[in-house]
Amino acid sequence: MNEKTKTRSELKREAIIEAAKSAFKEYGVQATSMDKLAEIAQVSKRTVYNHFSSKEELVMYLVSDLWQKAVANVAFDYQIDTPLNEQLLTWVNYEINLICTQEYLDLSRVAIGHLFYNLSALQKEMEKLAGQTTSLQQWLKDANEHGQLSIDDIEYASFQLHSLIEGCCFWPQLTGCKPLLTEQEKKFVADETVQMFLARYQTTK
Amino acid sequence: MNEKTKTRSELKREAIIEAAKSAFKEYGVQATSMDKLAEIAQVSKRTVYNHFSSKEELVMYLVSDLWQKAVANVAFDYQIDTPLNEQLLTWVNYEINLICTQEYLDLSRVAIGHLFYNLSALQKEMEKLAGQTTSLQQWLKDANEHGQLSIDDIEYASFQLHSLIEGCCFWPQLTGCKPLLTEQEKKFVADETVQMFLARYQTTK
DNA sequence: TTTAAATTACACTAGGCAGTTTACTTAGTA
DNA sequence: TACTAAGTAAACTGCCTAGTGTAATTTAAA
Repeated sequence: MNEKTKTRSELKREAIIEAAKSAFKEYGVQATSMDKLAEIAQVSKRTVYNHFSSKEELVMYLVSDLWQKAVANVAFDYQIDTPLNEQLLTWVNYEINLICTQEYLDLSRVAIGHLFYNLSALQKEMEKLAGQTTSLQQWLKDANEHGQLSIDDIEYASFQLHSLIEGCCFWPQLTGCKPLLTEQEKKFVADETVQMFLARYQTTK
Repeated sequence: MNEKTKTRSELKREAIIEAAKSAFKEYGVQATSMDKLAEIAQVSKRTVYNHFSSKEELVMYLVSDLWQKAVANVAFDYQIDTPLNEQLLTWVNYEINLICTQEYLDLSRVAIGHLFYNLSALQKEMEKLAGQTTSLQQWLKDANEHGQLSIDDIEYASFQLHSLIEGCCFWPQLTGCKPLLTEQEKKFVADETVQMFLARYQTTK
């Protein structure tokens, strides 16, 4: 049992983190008081403050940590012997499946809701996320150099790809206007996205 | 002088609305107290409450009214004798110029920031906005019927177009990650958007 | 069994905010 | 000029929240 090795302090800390996660998701940061949080975590308020010196520290710990986890980078390398649309579809599917998660959406909502009037902090977090773009950009570059794509502005093209995906799978859900995509809808979006992108940039042999 | 005809009461009301607009934009709804607002408007707090029975009423008045104003619908009709890319570019430019306004962004930030944890209200406001999609959809339909475009799912295609634009001109700016686009950048985005869209859907004669 | 660190309950500080009440003043109008 | 509708200042209610101080209790380990 790994559980047994945890000290009481560690267990309490985890309870606090779990409670914060679920409460922030459900009510938002603003509407979750530290008293309420302590109650949910079954822990005294003083203990919360022993682990996190302020509410802000707790929030930022969660946002940074969880967002980072959610976006663990995957390798995505250009393969000369696999059809282009197949490779791209793989990437798009991966991206959709990441973004179309209740977990990811909830978290983004917490972060954005909280950081909306602290734009510099929001900006910093977003930049961390932007880092993961590179593996796609490298792929585009490689495909470009092999003459399979014809892209002038790789950064912009990768942005377009993200826009096509996020415009369907992220922003509408984030603002609560649409429900999570079904598997069927995901497939549709993935196919259409790849088709549009390649229609624009694939070279005609 | 139109000003002279305004009663004192009307002048006060306008002062309140102006103050609310600017304060909400600058600090957000949450961080603007009614005391502060009254002070900015140079009006007693009681007067604020005489005009708007609650803070919420004031907020919703502004959000509805101003957002509505910002999105006054324009006619956009299919013309058989004008090149397709030119027509589409006109629409895209119009859309970009609407969305890329400080006014529109500020307002959206107020609305979204305020309504983030009141998703059903946010949803309602967003739906009002969605109404204006129709003129684009009608255009797509007409172009489709004239055999100039080949679109199966018109609603989705119009969504893609919006995504391509908003992914560049709205969301990054809303979250404070990027500055407003320059005229040059707007032009670039408009051209690229039209090109990608037509690469996907324009029929090859 | 002793010890030290962590946890707890709970009272408390200090401040913020929405909205109300009251007694008084101003401005336009009949 | 007198009346009335509106505005004003300032104190006040009632509620909520972040964060602290402390004395007593629990826990785990030496």
